[in-house]
Amino acid sequence: MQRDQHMLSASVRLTKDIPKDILNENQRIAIEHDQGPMLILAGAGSGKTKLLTHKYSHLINKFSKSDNEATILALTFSNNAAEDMRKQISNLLSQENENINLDDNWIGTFHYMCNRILREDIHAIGYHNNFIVYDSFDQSTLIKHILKDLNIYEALYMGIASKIDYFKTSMITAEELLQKGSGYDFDEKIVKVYTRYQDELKKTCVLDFNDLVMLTIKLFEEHPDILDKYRNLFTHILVDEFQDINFAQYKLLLMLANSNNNICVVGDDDQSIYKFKGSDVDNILTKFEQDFPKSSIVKLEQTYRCSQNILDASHSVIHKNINRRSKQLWTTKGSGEKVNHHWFMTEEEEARYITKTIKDLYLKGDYTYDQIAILFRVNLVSKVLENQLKAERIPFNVIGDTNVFLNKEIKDIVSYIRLTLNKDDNVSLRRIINTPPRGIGSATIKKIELLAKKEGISLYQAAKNTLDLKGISSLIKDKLSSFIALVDDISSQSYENVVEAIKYIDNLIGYTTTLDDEQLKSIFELMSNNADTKLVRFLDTVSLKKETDFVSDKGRISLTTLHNVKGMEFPVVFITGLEEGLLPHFKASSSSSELEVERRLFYVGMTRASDKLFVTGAKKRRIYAKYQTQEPSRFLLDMPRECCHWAVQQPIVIQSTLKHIQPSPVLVAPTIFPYNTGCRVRHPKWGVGVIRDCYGENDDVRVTVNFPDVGIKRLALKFANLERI
DNA sequence: ACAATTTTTGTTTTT
DNA sequence: CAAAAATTGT
Repeated sequence: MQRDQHMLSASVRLTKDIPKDILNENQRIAIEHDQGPMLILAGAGSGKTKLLTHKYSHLINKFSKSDNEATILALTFSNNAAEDMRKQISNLLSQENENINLDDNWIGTFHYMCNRILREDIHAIGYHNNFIVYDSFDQSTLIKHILKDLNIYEALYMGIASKIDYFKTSMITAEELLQKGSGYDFDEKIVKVYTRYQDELKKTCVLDFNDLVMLTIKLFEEHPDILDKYRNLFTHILVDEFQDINFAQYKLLLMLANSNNNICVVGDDDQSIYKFKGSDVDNILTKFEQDFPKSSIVKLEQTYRCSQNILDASHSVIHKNINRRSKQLWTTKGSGEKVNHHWFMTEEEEARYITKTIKDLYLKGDYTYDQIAILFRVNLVSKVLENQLKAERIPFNVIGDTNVFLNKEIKDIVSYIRLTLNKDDNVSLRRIINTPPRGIGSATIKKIELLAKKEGISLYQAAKNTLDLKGISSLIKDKLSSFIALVDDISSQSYENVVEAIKYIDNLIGYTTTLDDEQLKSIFELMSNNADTKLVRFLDTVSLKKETDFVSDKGRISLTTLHNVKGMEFPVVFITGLEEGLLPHFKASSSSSELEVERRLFYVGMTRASDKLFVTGAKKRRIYAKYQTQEPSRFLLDMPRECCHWAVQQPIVIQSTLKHIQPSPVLVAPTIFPYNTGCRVRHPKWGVGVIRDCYGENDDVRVTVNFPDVGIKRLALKFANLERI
């Protein structure tokens, strides 16, 4: 974001006409086009952000003089991107108009838009407008409970959750699954969980992320008048990162595009990297043109970022993908430096080399720390790097560490606040029913759950009814009834803002007295950030916005994943862990389309660099508990020698296993070692298990498998009849 | 009911 | 290896 600052300052000088001098021909065409559908294919570094913000303000300026002003729906991939866009647009606009406040302009993610629409009108399809939105953590909690209840091996929850997500983003309901039977690799258990999950959400008036989109579609389908309201409201639709839109989101777009079809989508198929969460590249490859046959297409192929060598290297990498639109990026920047490749014996050596190189660059005065980034496929790789950087006192920032869920204490408080609006929110109730401890233990909770299930009611209702049951000690009843009184009390109040609510609740439960200083601090921070926030607004923010710290990265190098680095730019970029199994990741190598995503990830990483690009890997790497021997990534083969500098201690000989993969131009999944630690298998007799260890060669490969029902078994692969699942 | 201890287990990316 | 779940002891 910081990197965009130079763009921003360039645009500040602009006056009302489109600044032709700082825009190229295609950018100008794309901006001035304001009637009918348009597809903009924007290559890496082609000035996409500039284009979008200028287009937005151009539309506003142009139509502000006519009698019907433009209302633009601008959809972004992340909240940060939306925030950025807001800022830049308001900068552009504020030269003409004073005090522009874009807070109410429809700039945000799909989820933001859907939530806003549903808060207004969801009652039309039988939900209360005070619905709660579950984030993925809450979702997991709920699914785990359902699994426990249905007696399904609980550790499967991750896979099941992603299956359910997949169905939902594909608009396949549980009922449809049941009817169609074995259509989509049918699994009875999953359908059962899906059905229960959906029932549970509905019953407790809760939506998950995908519901936000699905129910908006449902709302529009069942109430065309409401759809019309929005179709008429939005005179123009702009969609950023179009390559990472899923089926349901695309369907929603199709509905919203009004009769003028003033819909403009921007994206780059080569940067579609979110297949795992349902993104569908076909939207940008083919579907959009099919659905909007009249659409104009503009390609932005001039890149202002990468030097020629980096461009060439990245191009020949991405060129290997079959499923893509051809494009020829070009630059007027010189050939620049060659891409550096290094291969090390251990991950420590790799980290040491990177650290040393960074220090050199810094000491020479060529670059400041914030112009440098280290990228990796998986977070676990960053540990070694962090240690090394710490040792050398190089300041760094880890961007978007995935496991930074909200801290416990905040989650607890949020649960209380949710209950004030919706007593039936089971996940929240379960969370705080004994926090702080009030003597309601697992035995009691079990009884309540049993009753809730039997009568098909929420836990809150069940707890209430438990009071009338026989065979429950009066001591327990006292505790329960005071808990119910508590919930009733806090939910009967009407709070002006979040702080008031937290104060009132804490006064009753004395929660903060159980916290340590660190925790107290985070609560206070929460309160000071939300002094004037209304409850519903607050809860939406908590679930829809990730708490990415706005710590300024001034003077620090950035460590982040290839996914997270999308949209950023650095003069110096290191991409680490270029090893088979890591990039491409072994969990994402089972189909050619998955391999194409991995390749795109590498491409995205490469094209973040403007001056210097280093790609590194190491032979020995500790992955979780033990050391693994790594082989160089197949993607390295695709970087042409002439634009790279191969500083390799050991020649990169491509081992026999890789030869099998290379020959055909179509990517084939490696079949040599399909069994890795961590992968899931099915045994004819013992059912599903997880591979713990894998050793031996060729005909004599042995695996250690843990079957939950049977225990640990050692098997010879040749005879075991294992099926990978 | 709850704290302390031992066992198990997962390990990609995120709105 | 670390976090979560299960088991044990009080």
